[in-house]
Amino acid sequence: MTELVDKPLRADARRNREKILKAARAVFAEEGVDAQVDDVARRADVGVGTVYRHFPTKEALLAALTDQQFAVVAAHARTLLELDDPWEAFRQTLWFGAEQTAGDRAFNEIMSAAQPIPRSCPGKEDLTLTIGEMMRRCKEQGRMRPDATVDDIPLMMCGIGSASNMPHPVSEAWRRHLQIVLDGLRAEAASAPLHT
Amino acid sequence: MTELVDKPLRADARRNREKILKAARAVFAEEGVDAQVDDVARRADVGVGTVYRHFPTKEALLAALTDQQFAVVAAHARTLLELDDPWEAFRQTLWFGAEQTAGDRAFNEIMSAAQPIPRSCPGKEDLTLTIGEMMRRCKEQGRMRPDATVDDIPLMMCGIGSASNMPHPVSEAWRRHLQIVLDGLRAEAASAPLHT
Amino acid sequence: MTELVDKPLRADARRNREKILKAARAVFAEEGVDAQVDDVARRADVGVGTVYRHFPTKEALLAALTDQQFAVVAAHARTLLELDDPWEAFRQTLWFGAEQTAGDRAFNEIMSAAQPIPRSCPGKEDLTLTIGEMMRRCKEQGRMRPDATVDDIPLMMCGIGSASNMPHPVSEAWRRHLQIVLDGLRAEAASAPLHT
Amino acid sequence: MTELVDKPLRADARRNREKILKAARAVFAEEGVDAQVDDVARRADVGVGTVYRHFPTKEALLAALTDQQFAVVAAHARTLLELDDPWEAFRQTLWFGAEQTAGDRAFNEIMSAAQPIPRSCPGKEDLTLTIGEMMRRCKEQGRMRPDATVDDIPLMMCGIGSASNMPHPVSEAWRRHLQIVLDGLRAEAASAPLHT
DNA sequence: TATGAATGAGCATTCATTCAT
DNA sequence: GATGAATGAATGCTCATTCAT
Repeated sequence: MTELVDKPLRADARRNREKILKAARAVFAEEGVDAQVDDVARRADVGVGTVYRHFPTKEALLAALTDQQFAVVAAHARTLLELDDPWEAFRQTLWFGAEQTAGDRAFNEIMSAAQPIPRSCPGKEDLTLTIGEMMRRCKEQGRMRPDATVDDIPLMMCGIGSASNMPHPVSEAWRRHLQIVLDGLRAEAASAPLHT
Repeated sequence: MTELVDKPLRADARRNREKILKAARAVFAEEGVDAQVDDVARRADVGVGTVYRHFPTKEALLAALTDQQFAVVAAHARTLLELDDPWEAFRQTLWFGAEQTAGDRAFNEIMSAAQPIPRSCPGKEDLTLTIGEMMRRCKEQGRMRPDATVDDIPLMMCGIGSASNMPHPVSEAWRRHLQIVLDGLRAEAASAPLHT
Repeated sequence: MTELVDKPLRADARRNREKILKAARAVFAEEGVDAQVDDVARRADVGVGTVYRHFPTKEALLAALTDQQFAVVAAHARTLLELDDPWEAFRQTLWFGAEQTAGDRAFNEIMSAAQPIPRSCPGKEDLTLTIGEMMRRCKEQGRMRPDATVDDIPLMMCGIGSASNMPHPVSEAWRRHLQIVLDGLRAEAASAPLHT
Repeated sequence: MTELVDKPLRADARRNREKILKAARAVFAEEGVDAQVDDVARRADVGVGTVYRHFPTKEALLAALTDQQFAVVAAHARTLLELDDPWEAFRQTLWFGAEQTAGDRAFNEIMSAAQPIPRSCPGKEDLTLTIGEMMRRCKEQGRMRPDATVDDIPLMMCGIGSASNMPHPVSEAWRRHLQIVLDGLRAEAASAPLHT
């Protein structure tokens, strides 16, 4: 009931937690946030009760999933931060993030929903920090329009998720969308004087 | 026996239909597609049955609402088509569309959902045609990147809806987002050789 | 507002009443008692309100229909009463009644339902009296089992309605059913000593 | 790990299933097919969800109920098949079936409805087979009219359900009705030359 | 008086969450 | 801990009946 007895149980539990997350990722990515918790349990081959032991509510499960997505991208972004070329780091980060989340219905729905991210989301905070730093460097080198902020990024990524959920070939349109918004962020683009 | 006798009967119904649409717009814009039909009825100050008399299903009601949004923008776009400057027409169309739909949760949810638009949506078709023509003219004048297509527009607008549903001041970020993507669409932006 | 002004209006009303009854017969016969009053109105080419002006409730409309069915059979039975052969009169009455009501889903449903006949039903009373008299004469001639009563008739007719609502060829089975029960009612049949 | 561990879990569920079936039988027998699922749940002292866990739809519940009724009679009929006297077996089968279903409004409504039995109904098929065999033997012995078929039986039973739903003393009239139709089925009855 | 739009109680079914085993 | 049966509030939709025009 203490450390010694608890550990072995935790190994089992941890394995279950992973199974559940994996199943949840698959189910929610495919069917969106309206997928049922029972389906997650079935896919994970555990009882619903087990899902609820690990995640107190469906919302918490979705939050964990979302955070995980952000964490993966954030980790990758941290390594890219070491590149000499900050614009390339920034570009590759967005590209990786897009590929990572394209096709994930639930992630997209959550990102474009009114109640943005439930609870605190360390993964997102981490990613925001890293992207913020990348943008700072880009601007420093005069390669990114100075009025761009890290808050603009989610809006750009929004269309990607949206497109990637649609039937082929629209689902592939997100690649050009990403190009366009990246171009719009370059310092030269902002020099254009004709927009509002 | 037609116009003269028919109108009085329909006048009442038409008024109710408007009341319902107005209430539905408010309710769905505020609470998203998961809002209840009963709430729409309550807000419109009619019985649920009346809502169902005018719209056979909740889905049909949402479709009507969506189409109306598109139709309003499409109508405005048609008038802008007469401007001499096609880029300005294009820019104002997106701007008007953004302002029109910003803050409408349901519209945003439907636009970024996997099953894009239910049934046929004449308003959207109209708008697509008009924007397509504007883009053609812009490219003709060498003012828009030639690889841009009308399919890119929804992706751009997606972030706008997303942002506008968030708490202030993020809700205002869509204006800059629109600037950025517009800049990215300009012919000069595409000349940048460093993307992808 | 008195006789002189009222009469012409009533002629119109009477015509409407007939139209409604005719439509109701068709609709309820086809779809059963669960058919909607709106469908009756539509078929009669009048507004629902008009249906309700003539029949205060759906139940009353069904009662009128039912009574009419009985009345038709009762009238025919009265003429058959004049036949010399009471068994033949009886047999033809049941046969006519069966043909008259076969295929009428609503009539069948009402006849076999728990709440037998709503309100008083003069047609049924009339028919019951007439059939009772026929049966009395049959027994007098020793051609019908003495233990049979007029209350047995509805039970016999019940299967007819049931069968006639089923898909072909079961729908035709009622003819043999009628033969069998008629045979069972004959005086000779009852002489069989081996039933309970 | 199967029988021993499995049973306790199922024991509870099985008990609930029985409770639900019992309650459903009572409720539907009393109020007919229009009784509400909520009432069944209330009567069974379970939540509605539990009813729906065991039976996916109201229709499925009614089908189970109907099948069960048939199964009980079919099982009894199988034992009667061993009697030496096929007519007696036949007679007792109908009698038992009548007593079993008399007073069951829903069963009666379903049996006399246009859409006869939902889905496949093994109980009915079994009973049909058994009664068919009984009838074959009866005819072989020259004790049943040769033109009678197993399809005639439902029509005969129809009146029984109908009668038994009516207020006393009509509700008891089904006993004589059964006698009459049984008499009509006897070989001697068919010899009567005077019916159509 | 006829019309048909409006009403709203009623009902089958779903699904996140709990809890007895 | 794990299981999955049980729960019941919530929700879309229907249809007999009313009533303003």
